[in-house]
Amino acid sequence: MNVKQMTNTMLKQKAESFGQMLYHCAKAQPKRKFHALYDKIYRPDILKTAWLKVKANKGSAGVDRLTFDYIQDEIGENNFLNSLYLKLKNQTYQPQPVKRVWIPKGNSKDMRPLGIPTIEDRVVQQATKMVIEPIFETMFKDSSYGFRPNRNAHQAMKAIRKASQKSYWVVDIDIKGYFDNIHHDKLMKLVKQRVSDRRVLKLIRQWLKVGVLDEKELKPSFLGSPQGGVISPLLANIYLNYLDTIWEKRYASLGTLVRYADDMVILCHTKKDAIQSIQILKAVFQKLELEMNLDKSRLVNIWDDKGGFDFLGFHNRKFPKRKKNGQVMYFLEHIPKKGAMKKMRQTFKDYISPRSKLVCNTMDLIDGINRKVVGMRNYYRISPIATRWLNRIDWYILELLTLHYNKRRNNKNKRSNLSIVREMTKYRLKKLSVV
DNA sequence: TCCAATGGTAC
RNA sequence: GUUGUACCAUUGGA
Repeated sequence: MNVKQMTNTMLKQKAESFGQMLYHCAKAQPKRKFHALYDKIYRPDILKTAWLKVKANKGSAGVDRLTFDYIQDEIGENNFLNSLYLKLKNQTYQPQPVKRVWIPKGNSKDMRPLGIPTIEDRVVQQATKMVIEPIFETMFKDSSYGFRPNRNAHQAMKAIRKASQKSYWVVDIDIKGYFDNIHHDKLMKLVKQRVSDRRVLKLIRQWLKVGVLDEKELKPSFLGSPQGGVISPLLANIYLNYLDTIWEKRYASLGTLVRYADDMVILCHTKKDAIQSIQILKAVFQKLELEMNLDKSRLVNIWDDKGGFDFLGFHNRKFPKRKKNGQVMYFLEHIPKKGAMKKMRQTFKDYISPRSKLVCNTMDLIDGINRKVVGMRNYYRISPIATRWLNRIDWYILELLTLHYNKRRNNKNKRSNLSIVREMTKYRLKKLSVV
């Protein structure tokens, strides 16, 4: 380990322990508003750690066209950070507009608008996040699982499983364009619950208001937080924490709320509770000026294996299970949802089918597939039942490989699926359905 | 135990 | 052309 790595590690630890200190302070004093946070943002340890974190993502440049390579080779990492340090200290830092990029959404033809801040802005946002996130973490509720440290989708699934044991009705709610419809003033009001430092509040307000540069035209932003902004996920959680708080305090008896960013379900015992839950949600959304996506929101009966609902990439449905005494019980199981199955198939098709792969080494090809297999298996292999569905993907991969082989060697003897199976075990092709 | 790079998922 | 947060996993390094 060299000196540079060591100092970076020490800075990281220092920044980390600062965050923990803030967390404990905020937890011990739940009503406290923090007024001296701005100066922490440009602390050398925080700023440098923020830079390293942003750099690790290897993202592209913002509107100023400054890339990581340019900053490191032409400007110099230290010069860049020093000038940013001075700008923050003298309060002359000004965020620049975000760059508009459209990317395809999931599997449909819809496009999703990204707002890419400049690298400099991303660093300052990261530093700010490191300072304010610990404070808000103390307020966030158990029902919230998305974008939060030490929490993941599998924990949300576990919560659903647990709640499903005494639930028969599930309300599945989707919010229309959540990030893009966050109300600035209402969000700032929620931030002010714990942060009273005006300079920090000003920074956040500026990031919300900078505007979007779309094809050389600057459009102001009155609504929403840029998808691509480093603190946007945190702000999104602060905004919907309003819902979590109200639910926990007043409506927890109606059902169990499980939220992952803007995707949420409520598991209720009776249909009456479920319907009432929808009414409550509607009222809360109205206060937050958010709109329910009626096409994607549903009320589902999960009393047996007939009804199910999609959540976090899984289709959730009760499956029958025969107990020792012959009695049949129903348990909630998670299987990859239709869209997820399609996406997995597409991923392997895109990887194996291109003509460029026809000349590539078999070991490398299999190695590339294996990496993807391990990653996917790792998310979707959640239960024995889920493996039945993953098995289909394994066969699809073999099908693609058979096609690939028969195309590659333009010889007469076309190979069968089974001979490929034998060959692939030789190359240690991994399977989604087997550990 | 910790670090970095790279693969996957959710949103 | 692809941003962001979080998590998980694998490999490698001490």
